[in-house]
Amino acid sequence: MSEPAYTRLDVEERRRRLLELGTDLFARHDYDALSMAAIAREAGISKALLYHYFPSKQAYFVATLEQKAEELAGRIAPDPDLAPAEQLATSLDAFLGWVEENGDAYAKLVRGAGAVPEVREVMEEVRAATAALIMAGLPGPETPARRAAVRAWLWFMDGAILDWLEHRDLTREQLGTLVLRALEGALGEPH
Amino acid sequence: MSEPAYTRLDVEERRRRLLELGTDLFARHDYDALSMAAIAREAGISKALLYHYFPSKQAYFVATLEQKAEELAGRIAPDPDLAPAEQLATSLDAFLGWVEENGDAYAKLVRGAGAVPEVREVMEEVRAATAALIMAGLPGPETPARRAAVRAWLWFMDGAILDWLEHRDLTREQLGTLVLRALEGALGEPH
DNA sequence: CACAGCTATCGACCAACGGTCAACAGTAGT
DNA sequence: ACTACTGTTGACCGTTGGTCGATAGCTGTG
Repeated sequence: MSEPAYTRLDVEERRRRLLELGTDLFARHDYDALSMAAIAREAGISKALLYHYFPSKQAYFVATLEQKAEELAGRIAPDPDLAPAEQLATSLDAFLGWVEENGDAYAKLVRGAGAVPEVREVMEEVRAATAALIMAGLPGPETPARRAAVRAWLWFMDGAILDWLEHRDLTREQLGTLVLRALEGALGEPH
Repeated sequence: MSEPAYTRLDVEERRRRLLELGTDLFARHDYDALSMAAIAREAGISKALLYHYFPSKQAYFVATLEQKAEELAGRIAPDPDLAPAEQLATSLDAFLGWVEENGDAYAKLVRGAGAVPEVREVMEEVRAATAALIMAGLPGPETPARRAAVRAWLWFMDGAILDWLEHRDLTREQLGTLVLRALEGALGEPH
């Protein structure tokens, strides 16, 4: 006659739901402003259960990020049949398309990265991997100046994206042209 | 016969000491990893006194930053007698010199900016002001593309500086050349 | 249909944090 | 020696991330 005190769910299903909810919540609120108690409340479960599925708040956040990161990686994977310059242009456009869909979350991430050390590590790994990819498509050896140029250019991209999301007064093509010109400038020989 | 329970200090002297200590501690530890209790312990005072001088942890952190920001502003103020291009080169070099001295703290700031909203505001104000300064020295009107280029370039600078501090295999001149070339590329006409 | 075992789930608890407050204790002026 | 001012403190609060033993919902078996 009395309703069950809680609904029992399959482990994978519960985990899937929690990840989905986390992705949504972390995109809308700041990491610090979102308490584990609030997340649990939103999920309709106890805080203890949340900790049963994820060992810490950081780990939970990182797990939601990794999900998105995999999706992103799949979409911007370069086509090996293309010439390096074409690969870069294509992947860049795919990346900007992804940013258009996940802009809020990405902006929050770029702006508030360092708060969680573990997150910073993930981002730096992604940056390093991307830098290596670009480096590989470049003619000539990797000099300190070129390494610095590529790495700094990734920051340029983030800055450009933030400005883009804020003002939205450039087309995706214009933005792509802008960042590519910056890369050429950074890599170009002194004149 | 018994020693005094505490040493009474002049207000300005106490405040000065706390700011100095804060600058040092925040440069060495992450914001989140540094508790107000620990700071008070380090200062040899009670936590309550710390809160008597600064209304919140954020405000305390911002106060230590503003001190450094003023010092920095004084050192990179452009010489109005110079041509815009020379102004930029000179201020840039002065900035890089300052970074060489305060590298650790600056890197921590750039990497972990978003943790404290109030700090992010300060940084965005500084960025906006710097962008306006550069814009003013540029010939021609401010278009959306140019605004985005300058703002993104400031991120490029931060990225380049992080790489520089990490590897230290570029001279200050090489780094200056690199970032200036990137700016030219970002601002240049399509070709 | 009972019942036993597995485990998903919960309520209650803890230490540490940022922050507050009324009361105390140094110090200077008389 | 007393008073008044104020720099300073210990004790306290609500909230947070995180932990733990106990509970209650399923599922397979007799």
